Amino acid sequence: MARPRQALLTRERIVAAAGALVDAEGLDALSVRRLATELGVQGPSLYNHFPTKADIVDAVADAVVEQVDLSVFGEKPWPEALRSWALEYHAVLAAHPNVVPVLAQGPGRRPAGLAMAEAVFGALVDAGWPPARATHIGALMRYLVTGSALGSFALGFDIDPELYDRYPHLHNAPRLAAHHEAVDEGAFTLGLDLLINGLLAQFEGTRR
Amino acid sequence: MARPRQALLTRERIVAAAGALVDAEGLDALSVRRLATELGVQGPSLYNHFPTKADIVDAVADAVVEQVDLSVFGEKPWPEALRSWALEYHAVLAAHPNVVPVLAQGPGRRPAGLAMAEAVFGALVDAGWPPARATHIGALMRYLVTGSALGSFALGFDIDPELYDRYPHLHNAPRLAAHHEAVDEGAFTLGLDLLINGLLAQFEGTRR
DNA sequence: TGCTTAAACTAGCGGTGTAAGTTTTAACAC
DNA sequence: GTGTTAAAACTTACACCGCTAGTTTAAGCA
Repeated sequence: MARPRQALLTRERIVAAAGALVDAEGLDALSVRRLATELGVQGPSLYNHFPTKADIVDAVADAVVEQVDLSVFGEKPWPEALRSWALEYHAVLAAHPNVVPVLAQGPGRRPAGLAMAEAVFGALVDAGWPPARATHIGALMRYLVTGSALGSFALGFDIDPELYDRYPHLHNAPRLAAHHEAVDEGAFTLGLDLLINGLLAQFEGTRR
Repeated sequence: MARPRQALLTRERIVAAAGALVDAEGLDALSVRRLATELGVQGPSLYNHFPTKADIVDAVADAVVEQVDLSVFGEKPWPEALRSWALEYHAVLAAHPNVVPVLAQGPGRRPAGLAMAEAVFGALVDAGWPPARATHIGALMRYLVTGSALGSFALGFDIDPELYDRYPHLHNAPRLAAHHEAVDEGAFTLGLDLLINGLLAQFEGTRR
């Protein structure tokens, strides 16, 4: 085949297929040849649309971030906005856990990532937080959201019961896996509540 | 060469060289052949000492966790212990940022990782926290520590100034890189203080 | 109609993890 | 002492990886 009458590939089709593959089988399963096969094409053809594989991965990651609604920041006071944004971001990442390692590296040059940083940071500064403090808060939120999405805490323990003979307090660790969603969710919302309540107290303390 | 009179490799030597390589050049630079070359040996020889490459990486990760001192948990009340442990864990990871992606997957079967979980969880339960809540707190601490160590927030932004023409609030983002240590440190300690103070308030609230 | 560019192809380079089988040495049983 | 077994290095090889280079043909435009 040479150039086809109708292009077989578009950036959108490539990103969609790559995202599906990453969601289904993980980042390691995403190889150029494998992705190309899935698209009915030979490996190097993808390089007509993306300069490197890393750019494909970046596009997949940004497509995930794009799903996060940022309109709350214009509509609600900062504590509620921060809270509902964090919950939604968390939910989006929970639906696409395999891309989290990419997002944890920061926005880089990804448009949706930058737009999100702009919205969060802007809302905090506009609300009256000093820019340096707003930066800390933004960083902290990313730590919590990506840290919790990167790997389930509850699934991080091997389920071999014998392993825990020498760790008496952890004897129930293998059973964590059965409730991993509730455990991870509970830890995340605990952290979110503590952080936002604490920030609110700090904010009001400096105001009066 | 066949079998040498004195073994060229030991697990310790392999782990040390692998750790140095990962620290210096990152996880991706650790390949079996490269590591073997560094040890003056051919690639497959390593498989006489480790079943897979993943086991080498695990050993490197556990050696890092082993550096974290857990004795505070027997010596101080839980809030101070939690705080100083988190600070030290954070410092250790900051010294070995390239292994954090491995640790973020949880302890798995790694002895030092399990010993640390045992110490943290045990201290919380012994102090009177309900086990379910202690699990949440342990998870939360891992989220914060690994989330903050996984990728610098301040270094996560591209330093090309033109990129920020459309993100007015972020116009100082390229300058974050210059103070990234202070920014990341500030965000982490802010989060740690908020979490521990909040937990302390909760703890005392349920006691009286 | 002719030229340029786009989008597919094939071939191939240097790298990856690791399986298989070989050789020599060390350690141990008789 | 000698024979056997296991350990620890080796070489070879497989199937895969990201990516480059060069080729072919069709589309779009002057």
